[in-house]
Amino acid sequence: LTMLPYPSGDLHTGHWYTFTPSDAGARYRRMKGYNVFFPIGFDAFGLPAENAAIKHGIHPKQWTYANIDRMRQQLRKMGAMWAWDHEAVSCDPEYYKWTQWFFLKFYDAGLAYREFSPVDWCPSCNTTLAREQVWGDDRHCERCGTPVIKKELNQWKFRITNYADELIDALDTIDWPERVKTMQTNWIGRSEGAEVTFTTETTTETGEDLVIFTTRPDTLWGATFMVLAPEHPAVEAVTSPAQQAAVKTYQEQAARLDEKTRGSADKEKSGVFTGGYAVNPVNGERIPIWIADYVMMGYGTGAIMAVPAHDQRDFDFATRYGLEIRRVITGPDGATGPLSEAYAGKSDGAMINSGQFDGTPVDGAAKTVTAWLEETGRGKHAVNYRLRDWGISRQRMWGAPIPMIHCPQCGTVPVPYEDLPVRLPDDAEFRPTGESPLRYHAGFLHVQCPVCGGDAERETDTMDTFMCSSWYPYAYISPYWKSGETIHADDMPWDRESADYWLPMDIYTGGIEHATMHLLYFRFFAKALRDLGIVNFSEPTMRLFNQGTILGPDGEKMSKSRGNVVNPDEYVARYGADTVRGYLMFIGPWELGGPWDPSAIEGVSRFLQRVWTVVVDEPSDAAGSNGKEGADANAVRDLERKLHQTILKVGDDLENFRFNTAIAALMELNNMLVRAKETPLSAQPIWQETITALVLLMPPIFPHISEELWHRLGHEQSVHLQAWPQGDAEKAREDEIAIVVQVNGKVRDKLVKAPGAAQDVLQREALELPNIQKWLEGKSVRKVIVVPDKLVNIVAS
RNA sequence: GCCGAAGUGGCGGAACAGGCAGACGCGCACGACUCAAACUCGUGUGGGGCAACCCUUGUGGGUUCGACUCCCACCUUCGGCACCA
Repeated sequence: LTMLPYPSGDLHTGHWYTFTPSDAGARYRRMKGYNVFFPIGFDAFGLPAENAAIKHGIHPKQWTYANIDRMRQQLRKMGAMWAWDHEAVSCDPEYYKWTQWFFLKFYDAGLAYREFSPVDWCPSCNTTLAREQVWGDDRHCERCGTPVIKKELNQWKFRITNYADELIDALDTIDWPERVKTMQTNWIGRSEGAEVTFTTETTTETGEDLVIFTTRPDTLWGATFMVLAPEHPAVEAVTSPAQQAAVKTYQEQAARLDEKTRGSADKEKSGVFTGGYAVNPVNGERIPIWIADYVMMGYGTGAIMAVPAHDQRDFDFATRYGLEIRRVITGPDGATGPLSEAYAGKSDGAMINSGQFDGTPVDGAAKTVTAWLEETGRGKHAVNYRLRDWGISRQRMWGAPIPMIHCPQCGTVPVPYEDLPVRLPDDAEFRPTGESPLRYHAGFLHVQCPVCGGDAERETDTMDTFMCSSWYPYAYISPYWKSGETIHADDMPWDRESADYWLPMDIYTGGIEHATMHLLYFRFFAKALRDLGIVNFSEPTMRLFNQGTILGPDGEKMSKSRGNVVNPDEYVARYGADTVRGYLMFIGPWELGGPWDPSAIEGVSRFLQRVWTVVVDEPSDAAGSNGKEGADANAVRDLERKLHQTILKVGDDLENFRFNTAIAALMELNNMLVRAKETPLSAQPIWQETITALVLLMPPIFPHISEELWHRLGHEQSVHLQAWPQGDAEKAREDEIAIVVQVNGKVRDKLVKAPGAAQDVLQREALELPNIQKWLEGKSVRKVIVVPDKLVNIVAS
């Protein structure tokens, strides 16, 4: 499977680069005898449709379906083997009926919840964005580039964090590119450490307990102050009357600052003293409590102990405000030098100034201290994640409605499964107002509460489109399952028997840009469905392959503004789809991408022309008249060998998506045939055998020309239904090998031998070569290395 | 700053369980065909040298009989993350 396209309305070179190699892989596997399911569909909800609709004044639905029609036509030009009869379109009510069904299942299972929380908001698109949709240092909207702002909204979220550990650990069980695994691991951002409870000295009788999170409990004795996030709920309680005004001013200032300023590491740290003090539970020390915006409420507990001697940020802060800096860990050589990585951990130093822990080696100290914290009730082992729960609410109309109802009597209640789908009205206002457009559609908004029957309102937010794309591969198996039927909570969302047969999928291809978005949600979804008993696997795809990006001829990303967009249709018209397919696969490794070179496509075009000539044109009389007896046995053997080498090489390359070298191998074989055509070889049986095999090696990459050639060779059935040729390793083997003879590592001569020559024979013959003798003159042989079938290296001095 | 990937002819790229660096293609040069051009076909094409030979896979070290390939340090480029405690 290849990640499904968004129906933007125009098929560009990138689509060709994404889909045609994937098709070649599918076609190859079909010829190898596998039962191959290669479906396609459209990820049809989303912002671009609304943006275009607003711009052109037409309904997103109209725009989207027109684009899908157009793209289907364009996609067909690629000549891919898609199972069009299993196509699924995510904006179809019979599709999103199930998207909503999944939402309800998640809600029932406690995986979906609603929370009032700050969200990233794009003021231009007038919608919330997922964290993954906010890009760059300036935190801009992935779609329109406008810097995002913070807004407090009631949001539906999925508890993806429940699966944080499994999402990391299960990466070991799947064959995915290492870089994607790394990106996901970093994105989830698991940190292990401890939560430690500090008590406060305040005007209140009992004092406030403040819990901090640290990854370095072994540095607890070095804490010289504490920092709370400005919005930490305990700030008010710990602030002394004298500091109240200053604290309030700082809080207001921090609240006004946007994420960009607040989140930038190079900004000079600022903060203010609360006037309150906390007691360090490990040594009873009284340390001042500050608030500072370099501590975020959203991570850990929103409170830290500051250890300036061993943390750069705390060090910067302490330096600015003149706070104490005290070392509790020595360096590798026992020295207590200035702040440096030697003291940051993983050194072979030891703890100092830390009471009974003095002398504990730094390596493992965090564990030792944590155990002691737990024993003595001072703290506990804790894990924190960078990953947040997945916010799926969107204040947009072109998405699957969230199937919930807000009733003044009963609260928030789910739409009964039997009432699905909650349909999008076709006549809704689509111009964004900042509130969900569906709020202004009376017919949609007003509904009877399914519990009490009273007047209620529908949820008017729609779902993030990543929700739709988290289950689409399963939808392909039996698209629009139970279309038009009433569905229930205990239904299966697809045909179970077929799903058991096809799932999980074997190979998934697509761009790396989805590493921490779609590919993470997709994995989460599979695990959630497993726990709901809907699927019996934990990972949606065993193998992932990320293709690279095709660039403009100038080596830059293709964009209209740069004027470097290559229109594939033009090239298809001029050279044909096969040439374009082949050229894209020939550029280089698929995972690398690269610039489109308008002159290089000629090479593939010429290759196909020559294949045509070799297969279709009759050899000249001169070749034929030499007769069968004229053919040299060595020449026959050479061609046979090359043929079998090519079969094995091309098969191996296609198996591993190495299309560039597969094409190079086909070119080599064809070049040999071009040279042989005007020789007696072309009257030999091996000739027919070879051109037949050549035609059978081409369909995955060149589906059209190979079909035509196959028929010209006199066959009736489609070439695509033929079996992949059998490569014979015996026949592919070289009869003679040029064994390199080196003197002191430099090639000086060669020995031509049959494979498997004995080491002592090789050594003797190598030493006897006149050329070698010349190089050995005046030297004595100290050592001879013989690598069978490869080389002889004579070490002499 | 941290994490990841990658640096090979004029260009895209081959070859890495360590064993002839530059497969295949583009481009270029010369030749054939043509009145001429394009197409097509043939030959050549990493650099230096008349030559024997010498040099060459980002830079500098190392391991090895032997390194594009392994190890260490650095440089450059491209991705991702970034005050995450």
